[in-house]
Parts: sequence; C-alpha cells; structure tokens
Amino acid sequence: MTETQQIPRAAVKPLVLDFESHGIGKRSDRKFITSLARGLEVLRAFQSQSGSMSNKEISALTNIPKPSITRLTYTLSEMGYLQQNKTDGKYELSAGILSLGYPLLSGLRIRHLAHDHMAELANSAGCTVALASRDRMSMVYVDESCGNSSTSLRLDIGARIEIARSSIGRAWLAGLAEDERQEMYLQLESAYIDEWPELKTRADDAMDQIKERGFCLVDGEWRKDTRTVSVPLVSEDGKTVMAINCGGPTFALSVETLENELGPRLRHIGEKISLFLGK
Amino acid sequence: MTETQQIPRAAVKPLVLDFESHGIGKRSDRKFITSLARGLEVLRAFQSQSGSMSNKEISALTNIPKPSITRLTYTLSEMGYLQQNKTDGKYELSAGILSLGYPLLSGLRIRHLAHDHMAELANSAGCTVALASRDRMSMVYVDESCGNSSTSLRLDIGARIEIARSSIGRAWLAGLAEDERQEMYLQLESAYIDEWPELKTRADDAMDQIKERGFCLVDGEWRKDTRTVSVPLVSEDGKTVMAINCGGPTFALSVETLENELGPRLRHIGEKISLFLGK
DNA sequence: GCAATAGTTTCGCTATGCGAAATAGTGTGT
DNA sequence: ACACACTATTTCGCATAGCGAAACTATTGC
Repeated sequence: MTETQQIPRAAVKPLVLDFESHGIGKRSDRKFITSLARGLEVLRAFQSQSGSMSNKEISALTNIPKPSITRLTYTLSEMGYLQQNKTDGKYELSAGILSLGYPLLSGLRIRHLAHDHMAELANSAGCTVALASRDRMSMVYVDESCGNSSTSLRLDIGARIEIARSSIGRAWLAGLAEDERQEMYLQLESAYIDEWPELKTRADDAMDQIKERGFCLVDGEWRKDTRTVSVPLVSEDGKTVMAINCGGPTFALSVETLENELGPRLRHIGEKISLFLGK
Repeated sequence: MTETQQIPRAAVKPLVLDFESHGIGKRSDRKFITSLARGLEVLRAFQSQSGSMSNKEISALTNIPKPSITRLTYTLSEMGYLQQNKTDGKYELSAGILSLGYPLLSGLRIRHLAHDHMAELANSAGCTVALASRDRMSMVYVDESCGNSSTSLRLDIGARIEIARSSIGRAWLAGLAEDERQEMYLQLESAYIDEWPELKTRADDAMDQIKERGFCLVDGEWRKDTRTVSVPLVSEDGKTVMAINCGGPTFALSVETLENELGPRLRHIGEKISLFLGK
C-alpha cells in the first residue's frame, strides 16, 4: 500500500503511482518545482517507517540518490523540520513539523465546536470518536477523542484512512453533491481498478444506510477487529463536507450498540454541529 | 514577532533573521536547496495569517517574487499540501499537511501515556493541560487537554510558545543538563539581546522554584490574562527533555490554586510519566 | 468602456542543483 | 592492531531547472 515512487530529476519514465499521488514529476511541467517535491517526499517518507531513518534508508525508500538525500535532509534540518538523533545519527521528524499544521487546526471552527460533543460521546460510551477531512483518496483525522483508553484504538491527528474502505470515507462520499461524488468515483476507480466494483457497491450501500437512518456502519472491513459508524457533515451551502465516526474494537462494541445507540447519537451530534461548518 | 524573512535566490544580503530561523539562505552553502526552503517558507507563511491567502499576499509576506510564488503554490497544491478555495481562489492549507506530523505524534509513546493523566487533571480542575517539545526558540504543543471548555483557552497541537517567556519553556530549560542549558542561553541571548538579562533572571528564578517545589509559575507574562505552572520531564538518561504545563485565564484560576493544588498534582504526573520518556 | 489589480506565461540566462565517483567517517570482527 | 564493510559527505564539471523582468490575460470595479 505504501509504495513511494520516484521523483527523478528530468522525469521521463512513467512512474508507478501510489494511491495518494497525482502524476507527480510529470515530464517537463515548467511550473513544477522538483526539488521542493523531493524535499516533501522525504518528509512524507517517514509515514511508511517508524521513528528514525538514515540517509541510506530514506534514499532507498524514495528512490532519490544519496547525495541528493544528503542535501535534502541537510536543508530540512536547517529549516527545523528534521533533526538528527544524537545517539545513532539517524534523522527523525522534529516538532517543528507540527507547527505547519497549526493554522489549519486552529482555524477550523467546527473542530472546536465538535470537540466537547465528541469527548462526551467517547467517554460515556468508551469508544473512539473522530472528525476527519478529505485529502486525496483518504480521510485525514483532524480531531479525535478516546474514551476508556485501555480498550480503544487510538489514531492520532493526521492519521489517514482510505475513503473507499472505511465508514468515515463512505459517509463523506454520501455527503457530497452528486457531481462531486461522480468525480470522486472516477478517481477511486482508477486507483482501485478491479477492486472498485465491489467497493462501489459498498459505498452505494453506505449511502442508502445514511439516507435511511443517518449513519453508515462498517464492520471489520478496514481492520477486521474494529467496527465503526459514521455520519457526514455538510455545510449549509453544501460546499464543505467532512465526516465524523465513532467506533472501537469488535470485542468491546456490539453491532447492536452501534446501530441502536451510538449511530443515532452520532447522527444527532452531526445535526447539531454541521450548521456551523464552512468555517 | 512573526517577521518572515527573505530567502533570495543567490542570497548575498545579510538577512533580518526572525527568532525561529538560523542563517537560512546563507551565501553559497552548496548543500542548501533554496527552492525547497522557499516552498517550506510558503507553508510557514500561513502561521502569520489567518485562513487563506492569495499569491499576492504570500509574495508580500515571504518576499518571494510573484512568478516564483505561482510555481511554488502550484507545486504545493500538486503535492496536496495546499488547496485553492473554490469561492475566492485563495490558497489554504489542506488536510494533507497534518499527515506530515502524524508519524511524530503516533511515535511518541509518552504522549499516549500522558494523555489520560492530562485529561483527568484538565477535567477535574477546569484548566488546560499541555505537553510540549522544543523546536528552536519555542515550545511546540504535542498534546493538549482542555477541561471546562467555556472558560479555558485552547491552543492546538502545533502551537508555538516562546521558551523565554513561558512557564513551560522555563521548565524545559530547567530540565536540561547544565551544558545544554548554557548552549541554549547563548542562543536566547543572541535572539533577545537587551531583553535577555531580564528574561534570564526569570528563567533562573523558575529553576529555583523547580528545585524547591518541582514546578514553576508564570503569571500574566506570556499573555497577561493567563497564568500557568509547568514541570519538566526528563528521561532516565537525561537526553530527552520535554515539559508539561497546566493553566488558564487569571479570572478562573487563582495563584493559590495553582501553587497549592495544581502545581503539586502536575509535578506528581510528571514523576509518573517521565520514567517512560525517551520513546 | 477603461482603469486597476492579481495571476500567469514567455523567454533567454545562469546559478542551481545534480549524480558518478572519489573521499572521509564509523564502527565490527578477529 | 589492522583490515573490512558500510554509510555519509564532498568534489567537480555539466545540463538544466528554476529564475525574474516584462509582457500578457483575467477579473473586478466604476
């Protein structure tokens, strides 16, 4: 799933694209600044590896030649986004990277409005509640509350979940205007190819669920030991769409609880806060 | 405070450095990749402005010429870190930016260990509790819990607070080994210049407080309507240092409460979790 | 309609960023 | 101790990526 592709300098070769990328490094796009893209790829590389990486590892993972990696990591360190682990000299993300996202987090009014509702649900039901926004083919967690920590799975802010395989992704799809959904379907189709027919069926089913009862359920699909319900959030003008979910490990949450209790409560939360969506 | 400086192409001029930057764009540092630095400066520019910005505004803020901004924003959009607001065409951060920080957040074990303790304190005392790590001259929030939302100030993950003016920064300084603290003092001195003597006195005072009672208090200095206590977190080998704080608006939290109740409780939390520091 | 402002494209130059290969650095094992 | 294996950095000359002034479009306001 996490095959990082090359961004060669004078990019000629057709690249093996991974899910998340457009045709990066397209041959001679005079507006595209390759060195910037490469630097960002280095930062992104840390998503497929835990903790710290040596230049060698980064080079292998990104397909960028070693000397370039030296320069890139050097620059990123100077800028304060990477730092070198004093013990083994490997690079790791520095806290500075978090500041890049700060303006986004603090500017999302809905996030602050939603937070208390989410926390309350999470605590009272011992589940995990999250608010997410879309980026490419994934939903990205923008906020999260965990109840009853021992049993719950915790994904942090910035976590990515595939739209096509998750309840939160499908709820988001259901919240889109028809034309946008079609557009998105096309993208998904070209990413998932032969898996798509199956996934589309499920997405459509989720949409029916949402029409009927306001939330959709996914049980053990994204990860087989978890189940989740989700609700789309749509602004009044329909232009801004996000989604919230609520779930946890299968052993702790029965389908009945989700369908009869958490789903409706989540829908209720959605109704209350989506009024304030659209910043 | 947030003066963004130029990163000219063939950088010759001595730059007006802001707090957070080293001598970026130093003349002919063969290892430094300017285009990457510029792209990151564009992203960083969103920290000094709310919401969305036009190319023009970005150009003005970063001192990068318009055509280059066109290319940079184009590239950043292609990579999924910026997106264009459909209504006014201005650029804004996209959720993708949050994913960059995800590996850092999810890899910090201490963060997960600390979370419940922090939440409990925040809820029971109606204050705001945060965990922070250092980046350059600031502490960067890595996690945060707000109790009693109506009265509390909320800074999100990624927020930056000046080390020299905050209790959390001073607590962090107090947690450093002597040589590292000296090193940091030098950096602070050259950043704050004539303000430094005063600030150093206060930092030293904070250190005394911590030696004596395990936490330090700052009242209305960072922002005059808030007061906070903080505790350093030091790993067993002394190599990893972070800090936690606890505070709120002055009208809601008396100095007595902070000194007699919250300070000690925070210190207690610090003692429990710092054992697990150092990933 | 004409200004005024913001954004993009053109275009030719050159400093920039590149990577192969050489060099330096850092451990490991016997 | 010395050699071996491995990784990181520096050198160096080349090709071109990325640059910005200026021209050109697009958009908005009046």
